[in-house]
Amino acid sequence: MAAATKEQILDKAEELFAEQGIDGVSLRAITQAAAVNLASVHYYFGSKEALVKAVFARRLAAVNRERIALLDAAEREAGDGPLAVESIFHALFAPAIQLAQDPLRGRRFMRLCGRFYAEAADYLEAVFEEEFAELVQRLDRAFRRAAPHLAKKELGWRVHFAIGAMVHTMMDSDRIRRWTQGLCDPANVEETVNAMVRFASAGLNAPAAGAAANGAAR
Amino acid sequence: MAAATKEQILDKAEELFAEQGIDGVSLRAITQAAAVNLASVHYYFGSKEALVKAVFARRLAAVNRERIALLDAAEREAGDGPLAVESIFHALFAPAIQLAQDPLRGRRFMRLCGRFYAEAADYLEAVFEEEFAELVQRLDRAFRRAAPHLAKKELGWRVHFAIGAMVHTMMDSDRIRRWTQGLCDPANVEETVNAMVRFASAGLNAPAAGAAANGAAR
DNA sequence: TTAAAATTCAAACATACGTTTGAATCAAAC
DNA sequence: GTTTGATTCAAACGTATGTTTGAATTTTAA
Repeated sequence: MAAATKEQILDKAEELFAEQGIDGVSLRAITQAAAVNLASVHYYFGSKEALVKAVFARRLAAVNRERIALLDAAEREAGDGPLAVESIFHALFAPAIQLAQDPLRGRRFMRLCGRFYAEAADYLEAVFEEEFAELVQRLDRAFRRAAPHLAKKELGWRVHFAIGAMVHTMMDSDRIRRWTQGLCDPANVEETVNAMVRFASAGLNAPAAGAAANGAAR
Repeated sequence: MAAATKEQILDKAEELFAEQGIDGVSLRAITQAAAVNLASVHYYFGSKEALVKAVFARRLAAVNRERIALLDAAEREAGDGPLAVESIFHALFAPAIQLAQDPLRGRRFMRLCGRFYAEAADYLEAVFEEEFAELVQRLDRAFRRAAPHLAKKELGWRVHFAIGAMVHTMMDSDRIRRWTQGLCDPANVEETVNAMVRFASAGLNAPAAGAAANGAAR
């Protein structure tokens, strides 16, 4: 059985990319950690770039499929009644954060996703755009239904901010734990997702511009 | 006048780091763009690592000084009365986002900050921690005063999410513009900061756990 | 003007990288 | 058992990187 080599490369690449970033990891480091020959990467993938794409696609496609499934379920459940923004955010956040339950592979992948999002080389941008196209459309439709009172612009900003909260949490499981002396721990998935859903939902439903007191200088 | 070389290196390094990431930019690319000799980097800074730190420190220190000044002003203005969370978030967000008003250097630096935060090599982590130490303390104190009803854990999460919204906006000025067909544009600083402050404040004041309806599947 | 210090320069060094190669090894089929 | 194809392997290739060097040049000061 030889396909094991391919999987071992993917596993170790994912692990090392998450720890040290894409540029920070050499093929030699990957193949050594995976206990396979250096040339195997090119034998199975063709190039480092292709390996990066493969690592990325292997997991993200699954996450986005799950997100859309949760969205389907939420919309079905809502029927003709109102669609709660909480359920949309839950569909968006939970599959990504949920991977953290596996204490090794999960947390690793959270960091990896964040890194992909942040480093996003040009050659990844296309894959990224394609991989998210459907989800973006679905989210747009769902939010417009759940919050029809929001102006398009206001909605755009707030969804963007909510995604920022999510990405930041995915990337940075250590800092929040350190800053709160262990009180807030992304390893606790349910608590994390619930806190995020509450935060994002409240943010999405914030009063419109000019309605709140602004006590800041300037 | 020779110190001009040093500044040119810092300027071009900042520009290129923002565009292509730290690892993606070679000293040759920097020195060529700055029209100085390759060895100048080591003459003035000693190493690439030291150059990165210098680029980082040059601007971030100023931003955090301004943040703390805004915080001082807000607390002075509040006197013995209540301190609005809006003013705290404004102090946190505005100096970082405000740089975007300069259409060239500013946006560049926003991306750069995000990249530093995301790529954060080990050797940067220490600088980062030190550069933010005072601000973190000040924010902690201010938020505890402005939102005394919030449990420590809840507060920790929500401030973390708000920072995520900010970092995400700093890093990613293109995607939000593309996704909203130009409707939301981080180049419009005042609108961006106001939207962020509204979002984060509403998120911070979200109802506590268990109070909101959760209509999601699972 | 001259001596000394600071700065610039072209060239080279050592190393690490992604990639390629061609032979060696293994698995399965006839 | 032999042959065929897939897989592994050690070794090398070419290139790009950060760094160093030592001489040339410019600036500074007496």
